[in-house]
Amino acid sequence: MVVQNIKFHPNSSNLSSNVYSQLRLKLITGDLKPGEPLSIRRLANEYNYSAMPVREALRQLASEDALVGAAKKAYRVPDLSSEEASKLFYVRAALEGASAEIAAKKVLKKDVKYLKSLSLSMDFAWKKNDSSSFLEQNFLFHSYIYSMAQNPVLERMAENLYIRTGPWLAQGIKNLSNSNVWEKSHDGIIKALSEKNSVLARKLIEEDSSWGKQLYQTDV
Amino acid sequence: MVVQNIKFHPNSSNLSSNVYSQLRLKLITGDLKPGEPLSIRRLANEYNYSAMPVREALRQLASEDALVGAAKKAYRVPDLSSEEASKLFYVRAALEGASAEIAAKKVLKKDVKYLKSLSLSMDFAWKKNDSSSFLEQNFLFHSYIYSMAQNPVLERMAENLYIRTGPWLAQGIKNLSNSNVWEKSHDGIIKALSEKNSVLARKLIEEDSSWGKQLYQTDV
DNA sequence: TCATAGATACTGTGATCACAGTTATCTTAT
DNA sequence: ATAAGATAACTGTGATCACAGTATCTATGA
Repeated sequence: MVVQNIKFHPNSSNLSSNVYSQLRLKLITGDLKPGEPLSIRRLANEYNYSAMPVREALRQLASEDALVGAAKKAYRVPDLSSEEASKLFYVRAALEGASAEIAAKKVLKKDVKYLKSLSLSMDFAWKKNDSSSFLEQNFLFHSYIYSMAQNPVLERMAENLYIRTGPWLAQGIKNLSNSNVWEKSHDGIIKALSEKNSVLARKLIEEDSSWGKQLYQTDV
Repeated sequence: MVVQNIKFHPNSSNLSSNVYSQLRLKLITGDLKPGEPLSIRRLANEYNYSAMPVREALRQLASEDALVGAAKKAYRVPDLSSEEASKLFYVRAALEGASAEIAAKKVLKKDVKYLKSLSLSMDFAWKKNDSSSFLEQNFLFHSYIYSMAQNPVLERMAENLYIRTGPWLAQGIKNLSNSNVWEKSHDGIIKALSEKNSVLARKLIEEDSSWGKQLYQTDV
């Protein structure tokens, strides 16, 4: 697996951050479904940790709205209404667009190379029907574009929004039979970036980003 | 004091969230300065809580980048470089601008009324040299505009960015003698909103938002 | 048969202790 | 007087227990 490739938070030093990273990944790959409850003790047992690191990880994710937690009730993966999901995708598209526009002005050859390799991996995973790997690499693709803008603030917020759309993307992908619209979309984005066409890059990323939005569309 | 007026997180049910809210407020009002260390035990003692709720609050704030925490070292208020601060203000301006643009299309009479009252309170606090109250109400002013856009995702992110610029605004305000540029600025924003002029509202908010930016400017 | 009350097995939250790494201070040797 | 080294006072982290709400399931009533 490619799990280790994902560069999440710096603090791999403590258990709490381990749990945090692993849960984040599970949100992206669709291992956690909308509405699914997460019990501290159950997870602690599963990871062979004590309850302490797990609860801190859950609280942390909840503070980022990647999970929800009511008082004295189990934490859950948010089960958004169509309207809420739509708003989420809206903001994500805005931030991804902004990232892409800046990225296009700073793009290097190695960047294009890396994005192409990711696109290939995704194609591979797709043909193998490995949706988990596919989704993970899709995250890496988008995440890399955020990072190209070289604004850590922007990058982190865009990543957060991606995580939160994760369970919805994972769900949406299954209804997608085997048309590979995404491949054309990503190729177009890479091309626009490599040509430093910032306007086009923004436009295409915004479209790609709201690819999932249309599945839950009810107009903002 | 107006502290209770600030609508932070829903969970006022547990101690952890209490600490969280209070620290957020302190970031806004300039009670916490850039680089200042925050000790779990010290705070626990100060609030007469155990260490547990405090540590969770600190971790939560750290997860939002409102604080920083290295391994086994005290949590601290981020001490940003000029460049980092500048990038922070950049993203904040972008999100505030987007909020204002949407808000202008949805504005109601009561909104204008409320914003005007806030502006008056700020003027009052300013003349009394009560910078703490001034800064708190300035947050409420901006925060209310985020909320007008009726997109909770956008709202929360914009608030987060405001919190993070808090200590810098507080520091910048002291160098501002007694010119009341902010008053003209806010009056202009209110006017643009009340006329539903979304383009102008965005422009003015962006300017007001980067008001602090120029203090630390080094070009993005 | 269905509804309702009660018991039981969950849930997160808070307190407290032990531990290990970091920082600061003070002493000692050069 | 200055620098280096030991020691003491910090720091966050993790484990474990007690507690109080919440949900679920079962038994008992009509």
